[in-house]
Amino acid sequence: MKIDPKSKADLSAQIAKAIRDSIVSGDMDVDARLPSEAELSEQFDVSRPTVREALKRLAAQNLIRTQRGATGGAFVRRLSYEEAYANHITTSTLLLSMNAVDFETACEARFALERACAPLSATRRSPDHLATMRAEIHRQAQPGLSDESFCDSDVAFHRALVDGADNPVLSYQLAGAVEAMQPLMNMITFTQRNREMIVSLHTRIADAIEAQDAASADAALFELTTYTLDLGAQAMAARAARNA
Amino acid sequence: MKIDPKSKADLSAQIAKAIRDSIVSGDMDVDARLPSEAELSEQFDVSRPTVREALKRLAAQNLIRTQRGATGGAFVRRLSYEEAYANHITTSTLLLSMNAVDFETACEARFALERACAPLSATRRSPDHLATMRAEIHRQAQPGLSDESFCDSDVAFHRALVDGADNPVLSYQLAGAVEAMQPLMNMITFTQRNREMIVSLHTRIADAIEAQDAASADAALFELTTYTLDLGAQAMAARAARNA
DNA sequence: GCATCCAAATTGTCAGACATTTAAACTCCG
DNA sequence: CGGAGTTTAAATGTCTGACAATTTGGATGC
Repeated sequence: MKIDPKSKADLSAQIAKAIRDSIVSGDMDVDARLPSEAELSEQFDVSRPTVREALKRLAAQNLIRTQRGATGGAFVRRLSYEEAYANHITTSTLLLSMNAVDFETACEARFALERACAPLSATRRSPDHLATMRAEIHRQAQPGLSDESFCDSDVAFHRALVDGADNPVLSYQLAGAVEAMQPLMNMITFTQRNREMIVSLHTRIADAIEAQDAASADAALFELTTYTLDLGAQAMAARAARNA
Repeated sequence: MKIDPKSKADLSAQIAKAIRDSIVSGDMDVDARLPSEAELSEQFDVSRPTVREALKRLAAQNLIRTQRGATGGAFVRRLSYEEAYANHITTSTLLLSMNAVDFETACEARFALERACAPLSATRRSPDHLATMRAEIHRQAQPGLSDESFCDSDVAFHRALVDGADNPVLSYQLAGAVEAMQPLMNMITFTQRNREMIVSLHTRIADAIEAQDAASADAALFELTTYTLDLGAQAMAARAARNA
């Protein structure tokens, strides 16, 4: 584990990279302890603050955790699905907002992926997932619900659908697509008629999933895709008219 | 932008969170300059090293970039797709390796997502994507190719298929699933007959995409899924036998 | 007007110190 | 002998102050 003395990059970045490589490559097992900051600063021949900056970089990527005290130190961290989810969602959301992805593209991606999950979900959905879907549908039908809460519930519904496939890898990859769409969806004002339409489509999806009828689920999801794209287009048009 | 003096967490983590929130929430535009380290250390009433640790955390997440010199400082960074890709792939790979995801689960997720892209790819694929797919097929047919190179080429082929959908959001989400599978695939030894079978399926997929025939592409992908799962099961069985 | 030099601002790095936390080793008493 | 409390040592967390390196922009001189 060495760094290039000729490199012009920050020492802390180089050191972070060296350690990261040895973690990612599998040289260090989960829960293995890194050398102490003092030892690392000797190894790399830099000061302790520099080592600390490197370690903080790794901590920011959830690669290590630190522990104070006598038997403390920095330990290789097992990346949990929960943390990875959260990061993935944040990154996806930022990516969409900073790169001005249009509603259509995001929507297409999201529903394409979701339709990939639906057949699996139809086969494997647990009573829990079904119950969540029904509960969210019920919530969406409540009068007086704010647009934002409606979107929250929408995400929760689709999340249950995805999780129903009972494949953590799928859930992880989907989380980004489903949740990152929310800020875009939040820009839409949902009229009563919109909501009724969406609730009815959600109900059809839930029914199909309950009946383990993949084809019907897919058909309903397709309709929902089209409808959502329509709503988005309308919202964009209204916004454009306002700004004109 | 304030921190909670009662919190027990590291100051640098709290400060990083405060700044991150103000970036993610959109309070700070891309390329906006953060206060200098000296100013931040005054604002938060901490020392400069502590502020620096916070900034390094943000740099590790690609949220800021720093620049030395008179007009230097830390600037909000536009998260590029390329960087996000790279991070997503690293994270996905780690997630799979650290959590001992079985081949079946990863394989199922990957192909489910890929089949979601195929119809779009069939509609939109450019000559470039087709050329890449053909080139990789050709490479895969070369005798004497190492198993690892074969897998590399496999990933490149599927990547071209996904990119053919011409939806950056989809490509981004898929990158994790496709590339993170590679280490698992690398554990498989491909016999000549395996390769011939895979090449023939790849050819069928490429043909279908070229002919813009989504149904055939889907059918071929489905066969490839089944076949890959088979190979994986055989590899696992062989491994188990060796260890017994 | 142009090239050169210098000053100022800012990040990068270092050294050393002290504070805080934690677990293990030790001590002392019952 | 054992348990409870105490001490000690190791480690991270934080601070102070300093200097180095880099970059910009203005001052200077021609």
